[in-house]
Amino acid sequence: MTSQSESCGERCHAATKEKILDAAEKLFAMRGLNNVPMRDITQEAGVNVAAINYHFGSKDGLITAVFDRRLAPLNQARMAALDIVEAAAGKNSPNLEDILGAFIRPVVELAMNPKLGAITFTGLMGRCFSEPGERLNQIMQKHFEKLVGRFHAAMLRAIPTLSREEVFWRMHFTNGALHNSLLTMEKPLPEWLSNVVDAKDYHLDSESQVRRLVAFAAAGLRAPSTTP
Amino acid sequence: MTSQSESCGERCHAATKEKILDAAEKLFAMRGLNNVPMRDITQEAGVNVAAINYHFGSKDGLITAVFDRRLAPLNQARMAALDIVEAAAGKNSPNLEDILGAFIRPVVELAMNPKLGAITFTGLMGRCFSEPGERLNQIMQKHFEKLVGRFHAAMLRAIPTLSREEVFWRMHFTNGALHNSLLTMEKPLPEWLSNVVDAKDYHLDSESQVRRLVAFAAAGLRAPSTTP
DNA sequence: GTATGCTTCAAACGCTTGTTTGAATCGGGC
DNA sequence: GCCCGATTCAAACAAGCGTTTGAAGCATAC
Repeated sequence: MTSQSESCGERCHAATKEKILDAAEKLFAMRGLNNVPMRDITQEAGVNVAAINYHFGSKDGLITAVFDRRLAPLNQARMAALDIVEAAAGKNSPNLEDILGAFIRPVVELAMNPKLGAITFTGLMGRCFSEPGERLNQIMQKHFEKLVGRFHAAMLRAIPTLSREEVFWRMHFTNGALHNSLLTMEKPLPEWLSNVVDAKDYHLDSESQVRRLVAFAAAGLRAPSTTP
Repeated sequence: MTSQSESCGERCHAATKEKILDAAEKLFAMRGLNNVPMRDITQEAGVNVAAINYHFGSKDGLITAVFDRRLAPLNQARMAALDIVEAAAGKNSPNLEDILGAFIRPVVELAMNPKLGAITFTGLMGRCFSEPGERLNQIMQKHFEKLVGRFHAAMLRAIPTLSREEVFWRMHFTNGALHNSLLTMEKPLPEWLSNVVDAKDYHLDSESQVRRLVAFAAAGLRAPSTTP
């Protein structure tokens, strides 16, 4: 009861709040959610430790705010992209590649756009599927329920030979491929991979990455059913 | 200098050490590496807190031991499986599906075998690709360098139309799909997915899971090159 | 029995964590 | 000028962390 996050009307300072969000996003992405003390965040942001509890209530509140700030517009963009390809297809089903592009491109572009989430968001996004905890579960529910419902339906219509659960699993695999690449984008090439891939091929521009992911996922989704 | 892990020759008690390893593996898998206090581990194992530092030197030593115990035989089994399919193919390249089976089946079977790592290992395995930190990097280097080298070469030979880095990325995507499924195996179906998939289809037997993964990955790997 | 070396234990250590406190500071409205 | 709510700050708080300690247990060898 000591503080409310919406205490200042609309054009609040927002400087401190945003500085904290930026610093937290960066550190969470680099070191995971649970390896970042609040004192590191406030030091990176150049503010006092108590500012987090004042503006966000708790560290949990900050974590939620960090994810909300990115996931809400991101998944809105993905569904808007799906709207467009579905409208363009009229009453037919859109191309599978177009559906996958709507699913994948906004993520990769956000992840690689230094103006927006910057490269720091990649780790965050990947982490929200790998870190445990009830808090992240609620965040995921809020942001992903509608999204997976819509894309599952679209993919089911695009590949009518597959069953519901087969489409689900292949969408799940696609998501795994996507977020595994995001997790590695932020990091330098590990030495133990240098025999297999050159450094110049390890960090791609976003459009190449989208092309690779869409081609891989589309082929995987179109594979013959394994439950005949 | 107060303790050495190899202090007892060969047929040591091993009871305490193994109880700690089992408890740690279970808790690490459920809650991540950094959310598990040593006191929870020792309580689950029914031993004293100091036993961890006595037998493993530190919590870091315990983490390393937990991963080593599973990853060494696992990746040995994957390479042995690759040996078999390569020997069977003679001087030809093996089927891509057989290569992928050697890559995937031992993981899924270990993950789902309650006699071995039990279901608890799934989370661990997935987590070692998602949690940050230099320690896990070294563990990965030790256990995965040879493995990815061999499988990359085998896949490259099986799909000679693809470039080295294209094979690398598609192997990376495959790995993401595999470990994303592992991460979700341990957990119950989240409520926000219940509109998309039935609970009975969310937890499969290991052979069905392997079939799905191999079919998806093989099709994805055989997709036409995106860098012509 | 006694001595020896490995193992276990309860207790405490020093440190870091998230959070709270109460005073200081700021900025506009009268 | 003065006041008032919002914001910032240094300092302290209690709880939890990984680790260390020194004594107690417990086999085996003599």
